Amino acid sequence: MKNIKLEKGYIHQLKETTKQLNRYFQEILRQNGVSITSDQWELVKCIGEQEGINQREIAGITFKDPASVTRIIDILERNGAVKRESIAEDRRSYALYLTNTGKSLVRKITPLENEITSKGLNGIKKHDQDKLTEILSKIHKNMS
Amino acid sequence: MKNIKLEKGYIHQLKETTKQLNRYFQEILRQNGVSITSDQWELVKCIGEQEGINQREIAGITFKDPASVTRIIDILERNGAVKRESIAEDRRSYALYLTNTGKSLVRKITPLENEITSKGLNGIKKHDQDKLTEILSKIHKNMS
DNA sequence: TTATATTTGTTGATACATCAACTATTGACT
DNA sequence: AGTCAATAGTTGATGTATCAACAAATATAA
Repeated sequence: MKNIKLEKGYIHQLKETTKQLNRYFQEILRQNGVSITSDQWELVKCIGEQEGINQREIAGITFKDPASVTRIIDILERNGAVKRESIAEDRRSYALYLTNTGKSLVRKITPLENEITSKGLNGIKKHDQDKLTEILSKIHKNMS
Repeated sequence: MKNIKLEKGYIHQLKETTKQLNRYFQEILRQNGVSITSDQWELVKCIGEQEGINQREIAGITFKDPASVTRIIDILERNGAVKRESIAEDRRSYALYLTNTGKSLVRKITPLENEITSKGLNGIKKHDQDKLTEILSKIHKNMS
């Protein structure tokens, strides 16, 4: 009668919940005819909030490997959502911008994401939501 | 002065913490000269706890796609940690067992994993730990 | 200025996640 | 028995994670 999932430990549960969130996100996007992955969306959102940002900064914010950022930006650029622009001050890096396609993605996906985010918190009191972020932040710090 | 991470929302934070846990796990294994990924370890542990289990059951327990299980078992078998054994009752599936190599992996990694698990919970009260599993479980259910 | 170190980004190799298509086997139904 | 559906596992295609090696540009220091 016990919940097996709880006994497998919080690490497994964290992974499982994260996977479930990703799967749900993809499912909702598919239902709405949007074809983009959750990782690509992270970057689009990031660039939308801070136009001209470079890849190193994105890697920091999204907690992704620079190599992953390179390849995700490649795809987004190929699909016409993002563009790299050379910068005079530092010819090693690019300034990243959303195209109109990218901006319309933001308009389409943002409300869906908000729905998903609040659906996930359904039945969880504000106090517990704060507790969650607090605990996760401690775990993260413990692993640094 | 505010914590930017918290403002990015719990979903991003969940992903980030999960990634950090995986990175830390890999780091510890590397320091101890063990060469196995955290996903491979999940399966080894799973088989160790339930010898003769099949891939479908592992997929359920680990929340992995059957295709992923196939490939991870392929690697584990190639590396001599696991063996597939044909079964008479159902010729579609295999019974999975740990080899001696696999069992020694369990002996080596289990204490490391316990250390990591408790290190992650450092400074988090028992009550909050329970809160964490409770909240994660709610989020998971909300996405089903 | 020149030599050296650091930074930004890319590429290759390997592993995992997801989805779709597929095989082989078993189960269910008439 | 014979048909059809469901199940267990595999494979291919594409995307992401991680690590190492690398090029190009910039920063630092002698």
